[in-house]
Amino acid sequence: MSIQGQRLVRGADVAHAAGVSVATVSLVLNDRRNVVLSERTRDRVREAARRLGYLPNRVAQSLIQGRTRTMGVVLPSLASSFVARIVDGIGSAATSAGLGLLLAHSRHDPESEDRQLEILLGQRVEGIVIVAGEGTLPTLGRRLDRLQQSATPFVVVDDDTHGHRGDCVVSDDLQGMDLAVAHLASLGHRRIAHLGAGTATSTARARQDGYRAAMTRLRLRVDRDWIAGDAFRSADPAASLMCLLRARRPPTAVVAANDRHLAAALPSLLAAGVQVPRDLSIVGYANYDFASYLGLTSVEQDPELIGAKAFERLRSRIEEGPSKPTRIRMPVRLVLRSSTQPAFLRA
Amino acid sequence: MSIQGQRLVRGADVAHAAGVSVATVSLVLNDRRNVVLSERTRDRVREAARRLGYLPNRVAQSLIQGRTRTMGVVLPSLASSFVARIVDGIGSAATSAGLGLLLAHSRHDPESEDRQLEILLGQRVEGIVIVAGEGTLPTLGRRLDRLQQSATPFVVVDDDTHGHRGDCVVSDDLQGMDLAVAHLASLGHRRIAHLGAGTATSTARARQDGYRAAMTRLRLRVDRDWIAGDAFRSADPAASLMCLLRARRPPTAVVAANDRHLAAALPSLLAAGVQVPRDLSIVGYANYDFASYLGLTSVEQDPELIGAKAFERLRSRIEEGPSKPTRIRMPVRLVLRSSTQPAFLRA
DNA sequence: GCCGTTGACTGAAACGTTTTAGGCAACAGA
DNA sequence: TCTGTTGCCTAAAACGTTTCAGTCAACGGC
Repeated sequence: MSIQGQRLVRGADVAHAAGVSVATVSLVLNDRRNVVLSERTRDRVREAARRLGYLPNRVAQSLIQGRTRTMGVVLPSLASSFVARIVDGIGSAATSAGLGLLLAHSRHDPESEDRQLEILLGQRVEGIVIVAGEGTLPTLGRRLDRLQQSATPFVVVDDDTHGHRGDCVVSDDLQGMDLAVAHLASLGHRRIAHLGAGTATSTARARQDGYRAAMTRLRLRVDRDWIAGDAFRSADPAASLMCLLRARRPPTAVVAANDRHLAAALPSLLAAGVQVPRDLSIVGYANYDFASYLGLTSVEQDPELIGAKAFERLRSRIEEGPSKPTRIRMPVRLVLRSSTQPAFLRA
Repeated sequence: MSIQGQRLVRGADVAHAAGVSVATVSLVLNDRRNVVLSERTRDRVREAARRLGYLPNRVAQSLIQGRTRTMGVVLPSLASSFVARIVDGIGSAATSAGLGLLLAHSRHDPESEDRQLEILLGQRVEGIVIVAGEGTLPTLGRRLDRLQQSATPFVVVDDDTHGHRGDCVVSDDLQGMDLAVAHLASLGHRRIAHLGAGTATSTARARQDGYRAAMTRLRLRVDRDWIAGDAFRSADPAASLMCLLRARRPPTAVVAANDRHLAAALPSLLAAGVQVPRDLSIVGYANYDFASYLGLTSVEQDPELIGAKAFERLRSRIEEGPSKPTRIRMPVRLVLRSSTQPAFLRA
């Protein structure tokens, strides 16, 4: 194998230099202690290897050993900091484990994601983490089919639609929504509405379910028109939010399924003369970077931990072989800021 | 090669099913048109391959062809959105080119980065993009030595300290600073100071140089105490900024080397009763997500494009072999927001 | 001097491809 | 019938490792 035409040092070169066979070189460098080798030979080989700058070819190793020590990650894009931080967690875990990480970028395109997946499978990665993306979600099923057909262990992150078919790691949206609603309720709010993020993703649906469950648990009534933006891919969060405020019994607080939606809706809120939190308490979700600058109370996930957990799950799945799929829900926490205040302080 | 103990389909299996030799399978599937094969045989092979779900083993392909069709990326962490977006650009380009991307995560640790680099080299990646990180910068040189010794093409991103030894892609900090200073000057500001980001990174130094150059070009005097935070890794941007305001001739505007530093310093500015932009116009650098929420005028880079460019450079370096290193500076643009106003409007 | 044992190393197969020289029919022309 | 020629396909080597059965010398015991 060569790079730039220049032939790289092979085991045979080291063997020649040390006056031994290639087998011996391999034995020495992999420190196989069960086979007897004299200290003198070991030293000679190590010295020759060092002198020649010998680095064993992992491609050949993979081929003969039947394992690549590499994991694959499929993702739509790294533009979202949530995804990037998940991959950060995966990468960090991979580094600790001494495993390689092969990235497959679908750019939100299902066809492209299929192709990238084939590359990963061709490369014989030992396991695959799929980070769900809205654009590629509808066809996720066929890729899982492909993975199961090829018997490659996988874990899906940030979507549990296919949780019955394989492992997945998601953040605990029910808990998150419960924290958010309970916080508002503890401030005396009773009329709490939900600004959803559509029903296209399992997270968006889970958050909506979580909102309902929390309201029920706290014995708070949910008006029919208190759930906004539940259309497929709610186009305009601002319009949805303004719609909420024109409800028959207008809410005094809103929990959103996503910081971004909320942030996008803020300007029109202010334009309509609605002051936060005086007239309306709001709670976001995801705790994006900008939430702290907006003073937005938000449910915080831990993407790095989600990634690390997914990696860990994948490793034990590889070790232990097929078994019942597990659905892992990672805990979240509520970060209090200035966008919420007691209901009795309202104007 | 097997995954989960289950033997995968090999070319030999397809050959057997189609009643031909392995050679023929390879010839058909790679569509070698220079060798004559009957249409009937081609169809039989393709059909058998499809039926058995045959996916050629890229590991074996790499070994025999002497090329892996894979690039490596070395980075400190994906927690920074700037780095994540650069990697996004690289990944997107790799996807287009049909190349694999192997990620090496150093977690800001030089030793770890060395180890990861060895993994990439062992894997025989065809080229490596190194995304510079402050923690691993001091020892970057020895890694470049290693790369040159192994004759692996590389490109360094976001640092040009070693620009004489190899290709690098950075954003044009001189231009960025010139834009920022010129904008303030056009608003009538004459006393413009610089909040630096230390001198540890070549970007921080370049921005400081850019500030000086711009001031000189516009024939504006720079007071000795107008450059703050130029100590190694300026610990406290807030203190540095307040220090600037206590200068003998206090500036009416500040250009920062980094949005983050500026954002971190804002609270103490407000606490001191300094209003932006009434008392002080400020310009940031990097245009982070939060800049728009702060209404911060900022110099915007294009990390995705930087990544794409680095990838492209690497590819042509691989094609064309060794030649003079090139230092690529990517253009930036100024995003105007509400943190700057004409000097004559000052209180 | 013969036999068994131990210690030190090696030969060769194997992994799954690609590549190229060449084999072998079939057929045409002499 | 012999001799090319053409069309189609294959055998075998090669890539750079790892692994294990096996070789070979030295040595000790009798």
